[in-house]
Amino acid sequence: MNTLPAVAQKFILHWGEMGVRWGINRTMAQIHALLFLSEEPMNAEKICDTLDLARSNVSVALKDLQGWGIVKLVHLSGDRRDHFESMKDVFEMFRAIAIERKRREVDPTLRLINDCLDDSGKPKASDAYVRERLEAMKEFFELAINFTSQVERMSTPSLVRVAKMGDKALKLLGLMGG
Amino acid sequence: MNTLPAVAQKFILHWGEMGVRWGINRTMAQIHALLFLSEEPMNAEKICDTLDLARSNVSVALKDLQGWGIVKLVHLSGDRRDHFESMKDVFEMFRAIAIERKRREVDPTLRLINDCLDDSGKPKASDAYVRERLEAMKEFFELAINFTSQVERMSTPSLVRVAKMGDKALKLLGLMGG
DNA sequence: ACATTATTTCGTTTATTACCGAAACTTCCA
DNA sequence: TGGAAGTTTCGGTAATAAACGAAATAATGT
Repeated sequence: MNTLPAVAQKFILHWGEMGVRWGINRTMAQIHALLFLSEEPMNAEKICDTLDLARSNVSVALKDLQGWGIVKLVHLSGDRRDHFESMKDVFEMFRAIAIERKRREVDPTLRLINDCLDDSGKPKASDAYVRERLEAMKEFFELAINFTSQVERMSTPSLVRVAKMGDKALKLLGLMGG
Repeated sequence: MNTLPAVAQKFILHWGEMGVRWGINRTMAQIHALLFLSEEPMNAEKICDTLDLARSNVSVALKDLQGWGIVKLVHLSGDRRDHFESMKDVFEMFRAIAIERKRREVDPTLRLINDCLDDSGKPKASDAYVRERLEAMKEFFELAINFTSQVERMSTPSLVRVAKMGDKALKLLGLMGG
């Protein structure tokens, strides 16, 4: 850890704490930060040494990070060991995170709501209000899922362009879609 | 809990588990679900009884939920006790959540990055790559924050219209912004 | 095929967070 | 101003999740 530039150290440490608050653990976040800041791919052993973590812990975290699609396994010629590198394009990276979060948080929620609605085969009068609320929530999630699946299909540069337009884009659309 | 309709029970229970996965705790999520499904505002005591939770726990969770801006304190005439109701418009609700998440997750991250960049008063050559990466990340967060602050200013109905347009909207803008 | 090196799995320990219940504090009305 | 009703704070306990290290498994080259 103290082999690293001071800025890198600071970032990795804090990114780790951020990670805890975001529901990914400290180890994952630290490793991700390290790889993001590293010019070269690193092997697991090196990561252990640098961050002073148990080998097993690193192994699990690396798998997890690959599951999120933001860290990739690469092979360096002449080296038998697996090496890992972080996605470097920040926009692509957060896009991957967003996609994965949707998959893990949003999709299961829609499934749950549908489940609840299907369940009451014989809707009693007392359920009316509850069902109405759940229907409203279902509508929202369906719209959100549909919208994001469209966004996923777009190229990152296009999205960046839209984002850079800021409210100009949205105002225009807000007026059009009537 | 078993005084509730079966659908409501199921939803509250599962919403609680979802809450755990999203970084808000079970109690908060359950209370939110209950209030969301409840036609009338409820007082803390009633919530305790219904969900079988400690009074103190409910008290803290209610404060938290108010902090998220998705539960509001209301007073019923002729009753001295505080009552609570959930925001009922689902779009407004998730908008509030998004705004709050930005405030808690995104804003501090930008601060952290700026902090790291400022910190290295005398940028050594070895820092060059690290600084470049952090700059890239900073650019992303600034764009994201700017974009969302524009979105916050728009009315919910306008946003819904845009969302309903789906990729039509984005394609159009993708072609325009060049 | 075997020895060597890399990786993963698993049970245990440690750290974190949620939750409870009692006590302290506030507010409102008689 | 006292006391009843309501709310919050706080210390301790229970539940959950993270991290370790040893042992098992898999892969590579000779």
